[in-house]
Amino acid sequence: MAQAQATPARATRAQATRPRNASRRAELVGVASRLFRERGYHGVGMRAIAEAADIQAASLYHHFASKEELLLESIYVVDRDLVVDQLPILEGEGTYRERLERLVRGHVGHIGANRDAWWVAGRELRALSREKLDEVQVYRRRYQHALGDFLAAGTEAGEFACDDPRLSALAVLDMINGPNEWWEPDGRLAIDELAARYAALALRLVGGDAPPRQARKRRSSAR
Amino acid sequence: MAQAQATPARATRAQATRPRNASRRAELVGVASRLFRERGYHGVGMRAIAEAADIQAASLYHHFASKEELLLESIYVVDRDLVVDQLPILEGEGTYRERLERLVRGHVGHIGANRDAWWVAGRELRALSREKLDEVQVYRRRYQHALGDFLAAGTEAGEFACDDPRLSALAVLDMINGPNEWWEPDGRLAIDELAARYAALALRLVGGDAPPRQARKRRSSAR
DNA sequence: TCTTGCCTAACGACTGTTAGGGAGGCAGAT
DNA sequence: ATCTGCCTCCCTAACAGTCGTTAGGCAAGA
Repeated sequence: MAQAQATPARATRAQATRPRNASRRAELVGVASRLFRERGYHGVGMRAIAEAADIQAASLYHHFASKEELLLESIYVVDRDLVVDQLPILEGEGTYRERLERLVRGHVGHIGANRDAWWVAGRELRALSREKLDEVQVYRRRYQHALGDFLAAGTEAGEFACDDPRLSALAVLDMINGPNEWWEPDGRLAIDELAARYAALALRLVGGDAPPRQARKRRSSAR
Repeated sequence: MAQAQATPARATRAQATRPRNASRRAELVGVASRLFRERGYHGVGMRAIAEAADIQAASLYHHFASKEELLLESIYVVDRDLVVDQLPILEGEGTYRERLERLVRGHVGHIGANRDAWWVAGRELRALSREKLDEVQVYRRRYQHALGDFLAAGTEAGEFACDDPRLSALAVLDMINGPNEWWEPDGRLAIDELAARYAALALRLVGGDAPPRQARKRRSSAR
């Protein structure tokens, strides 16, 4: 691929990095996400993105400093925004079971609502520079650790039964990330339906599906 | 990307397609898998693959008709060989629980043993032509359907408790494919350990984790 | 003599990116 | 009310390099 030599045009770059027309930017990110999804980051050129946006390739550099920035913006839609939306659920109101169910529903719903970005975030991370990669992975790890802590606390409280909460967190995330690989809007299940069912399955996975069986550990709460 | 115009050199292509030196071929596929994993299919050029194999780019065409064939061979290691190895387990000896456990262990173990190929198969399918893509997806669907049928039969037999065996098959596969995204050889868990734990979690997921709780449906077999 | 496995050289197309300019709109000065 | 200067958003043209692939040849072994 071509070079990105350190130019004296620092001013130009700084301006392009600072959002100019925000809605136009979001529009272009959406177009790029779709193409990255269809053909992969390296499989799509700036000229192809530009053509899909009915613009010239060079004009993209008015909004974004580089192709990588276009990718990063796509990925933020998933990794940054998901954590911001979801973490409050774990610290919010309700029983551990209720909160886990809300988390899973929100997670699967987010996949359904941001399909292109999820696809891209799932397989194009390696195209990011180390610096940006680290930034994105901090969000991921925060989400993962928060879920691990939550499952540990829920087990402590007798609502779940996880031998190894950290591993259970990975297993739950592996499962609920799965629909990103196969779910399609015109498939057998609507996304809300799928989210509800996966929530129930996630409860099973962490030993929190109490109703049909009795609790594994002594608990004080009724029912 | 460059063209693949219909050439009159059909003979050359046919010869390259028929395996020549099988072990050399496998070696080159291994090198290609590794690079595809690290940088993505479109992120790696034939010259880079050649250099890693200590060869000239043009020489690769002595063994493979095209770059796509190199990718296809990488993917076969997963999608074709996995199905061939694993399907007999489902039709083999043992209780449903035992067979599911063997399947999960084999699946996770296969990921650990073929990391590069799994990574590539997980995210570079779109680079295949429709024709080859369909071929690969037939294997995937066969695996998925076989697991769905198996879970339905196991539920019928009272060993599992799946409301929707097809969906449970997807959930189990989503979970056990997960380690492909994050497992590393020098991590906290050895692959065999992880395989054993994920097998136990998969049993939970399908309602087949009898020992700590009593069976949900009437069964005759002891314990 | 034929095959295998590699080589050098070249093709045309495409890569990310930059330089530089032009049209239109808006703010402030005259 | 008009002019001036700046900012936004887009353009054309070009750069140096890389892409997948093919043609043609050469040395070693059967």
